[in-house]
Amino acid sequence: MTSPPPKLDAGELMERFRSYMRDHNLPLTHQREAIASALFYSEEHLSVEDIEAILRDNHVHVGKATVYRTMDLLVRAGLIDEHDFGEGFKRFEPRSARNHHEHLICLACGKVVEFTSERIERMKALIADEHGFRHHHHRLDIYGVCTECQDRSAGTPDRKLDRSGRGIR
Amino acid sequence: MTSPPPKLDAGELMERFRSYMRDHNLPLTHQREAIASALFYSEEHLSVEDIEAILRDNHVHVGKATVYRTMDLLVRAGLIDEHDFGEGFKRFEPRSARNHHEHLICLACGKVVEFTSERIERMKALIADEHGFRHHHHRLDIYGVCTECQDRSAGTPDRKLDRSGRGIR
DNA sequence: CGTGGCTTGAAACCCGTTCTCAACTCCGGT
DNA sequence: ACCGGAGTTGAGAACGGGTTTCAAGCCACG
Repeated sequence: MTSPPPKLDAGELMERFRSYMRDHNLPLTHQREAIASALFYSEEHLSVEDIEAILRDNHVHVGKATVYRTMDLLVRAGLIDEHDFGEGFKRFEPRSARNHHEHLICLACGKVVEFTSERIERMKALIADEHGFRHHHHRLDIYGVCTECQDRSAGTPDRKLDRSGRGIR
Repeated sequence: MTSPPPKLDAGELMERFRSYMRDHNLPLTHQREAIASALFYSEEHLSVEDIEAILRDNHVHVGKATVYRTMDLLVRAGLIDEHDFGEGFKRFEPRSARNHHEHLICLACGKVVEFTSERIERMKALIADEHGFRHHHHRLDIYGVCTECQDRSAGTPDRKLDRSGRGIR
């Protein structure tokens, strides 16, 4: 880690967020701006708890009801995506200009690697078609153990995988 | 519905269940047998509530704590699979002799269609490999609208999709 | 700057799931 | 058959993420 993180197109997302609010006659409150920027300027898959922590660190107090309500708003606005990695709660990530992507999730350390596959995109449509479904969206999550964790556990062989995948980031 | 449902290999699963209990020195209680058979003889993706209902209909009373504990047991025994379709609760299905399969989920009526794809099986391994992951398991769920529901809503166009997918069966 | 409608926050609530603990059951040994 | 003790059960309490409630507050348009 030598250079500051690239930050995707957070600024553009903020702009789109403000436009959306304006276009829908929704008040642009401080809370909403704080939550949106916390999300847009992060490259992680954030849980609501993570967001509350970021806001707390920035000395901004926002009630959790507001955080949840704003998540809802941002999802509807198409600015963030909601993910469920089976941890018992949701995670959110900014929807960048990038295409839809899938997730590779490390069961040991929780690292999430994103990838895309043109072939999968084509296949999902094909399969939906085959069964008469009008395709809406899909989710492909591959769970496994990343290189680092394989190496690390070489000494302590056969470390039991966390069944629930807790600790995912 | 003219013929009785095919019932997969429920009998065999029951046998495997009993062996597992024996081999692990775990008492084979009436409750556990009732829960296991409720699951094994069903072809649906059952929620805990569904299971409680089946048991109730059969005039077998089992506390919900026991149902949850037995689900855990059966998952660990590798006899059932756990699924999360994003409804806010888990569903379970017997792990038959069949291969791993994916799900097509109707957002309107909740119908779940299973399918397999050799190509996807190959691809998931390839992709995990590419990223240095040791593949453990994966999940591919495609959400859309089935033929029947497309037809049904032809009169009431653009009916909003249920965001949460509630009502999945 | 006033006013009306939308938003906010604290706390109550909801609901799926897990925990607690006293009573009970299974089952191998006798 | 019976005993004993480990393991299981069930009712209810507890837990935790998420949603609702409602009085108070803020935003933005005029």
